[in-house]
Amino acid sequence: MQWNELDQQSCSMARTLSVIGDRWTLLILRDCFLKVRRFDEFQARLGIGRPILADRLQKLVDGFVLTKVAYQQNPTRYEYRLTQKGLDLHPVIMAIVHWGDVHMAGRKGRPLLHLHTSCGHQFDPVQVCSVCAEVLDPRAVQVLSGPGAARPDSTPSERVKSARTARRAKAG
Amino acid sequence: MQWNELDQQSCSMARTLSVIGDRWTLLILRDCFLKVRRFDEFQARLGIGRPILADRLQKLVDGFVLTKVAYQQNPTRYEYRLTQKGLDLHPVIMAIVHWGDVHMAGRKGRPLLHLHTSCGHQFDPVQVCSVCAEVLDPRAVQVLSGPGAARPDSTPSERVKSARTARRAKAG
DNA sequence: ATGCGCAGTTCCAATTTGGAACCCGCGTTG
DNA sequence: CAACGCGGGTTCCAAATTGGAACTGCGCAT
Repeated sequence: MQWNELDQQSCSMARTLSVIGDRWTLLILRDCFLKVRRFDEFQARLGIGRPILADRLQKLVDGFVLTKVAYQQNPTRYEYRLTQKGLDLHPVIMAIVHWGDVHMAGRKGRPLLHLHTSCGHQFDPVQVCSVCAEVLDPRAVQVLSGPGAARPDSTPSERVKSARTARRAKAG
Repeated sequence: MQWNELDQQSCSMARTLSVIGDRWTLLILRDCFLKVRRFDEFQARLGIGRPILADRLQKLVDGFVLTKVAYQQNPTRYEYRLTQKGLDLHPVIMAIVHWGDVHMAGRKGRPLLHLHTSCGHQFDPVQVCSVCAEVLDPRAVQVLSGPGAARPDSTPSERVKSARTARRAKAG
């Protein structure tokens, strides 16, 4: 499977990763949530190569995660802002950061804290069930195939298996 | 910034990405949550190259996200299972899948549905504040620097800026 | 007219990936 | 007992991606 085939797959994770599943993209998005908006600022904060940064920003714009908004004329310059689709990635970012806080923090503790301005407290993100509001336990979640599930022909696994079989047949 | 410098950074996101921020790693983990445990099964389902799969599994084991458990002797064969640290990635996976369900589903709807066995309903994951249990709105979250924040010397941005300055000085 | 800030693009070298083939231990089959 | 197949990798090379430095282009300030 090539990287660009990912969005063809009938898996929401694979499709999401075709947009955000890149080395740099999530770091760019983290900075977007921290109000970073301009090319050079991203470049300086991340230490990313300029060509790759240009490419990733373009892909995020193409994917409607960011939009370019003119912030001055003569010459016209743009800044990058999260769309609603981009803002909806907030839980993803928070979940990743929280895991890092719990499992990867150094001796000195976590580098950033989150303050919930609605309640005024420092908090952690918690994932709950949209129906019963209970905290989600992985063991209490069953996965069922939905209406958009794979067409029965040619899943990746079948393609690989038949390739193997073909090789063996050829070899023997 | 090289990929292997990521875990040095004082940012929980960067540190997390040093473990899971790879093209394939999240897809491997998705399959782990779907009870896939063996090399060939990962390989067949994902269509990933065998060398890369071997490398990623090894890195996940090194990072204590997966463990190898012997499931037979003669020859001894191992399967890969999530550790507690790995199980803790469940919210990350769910958040990503949910975003894909909302923003990337095809005409036919979402490929997978989630059933909460505790309450018996099909559900979506929702992120709430650990203190007040309100649904989190990105605009209601403030970020503060914590005890593990960057030492004042040599942030990535400063390194890049001084590199730029140095180049200019050299050029001029 | 010269330099500067910003937002990129071009170019080449160094890494990383993809894919096929090969290897190894062991149990089974002929 | 030789060949075969399975599970789980490793080796090797070609192709794609990345990193890094330098260059471009625009208009304003000097």
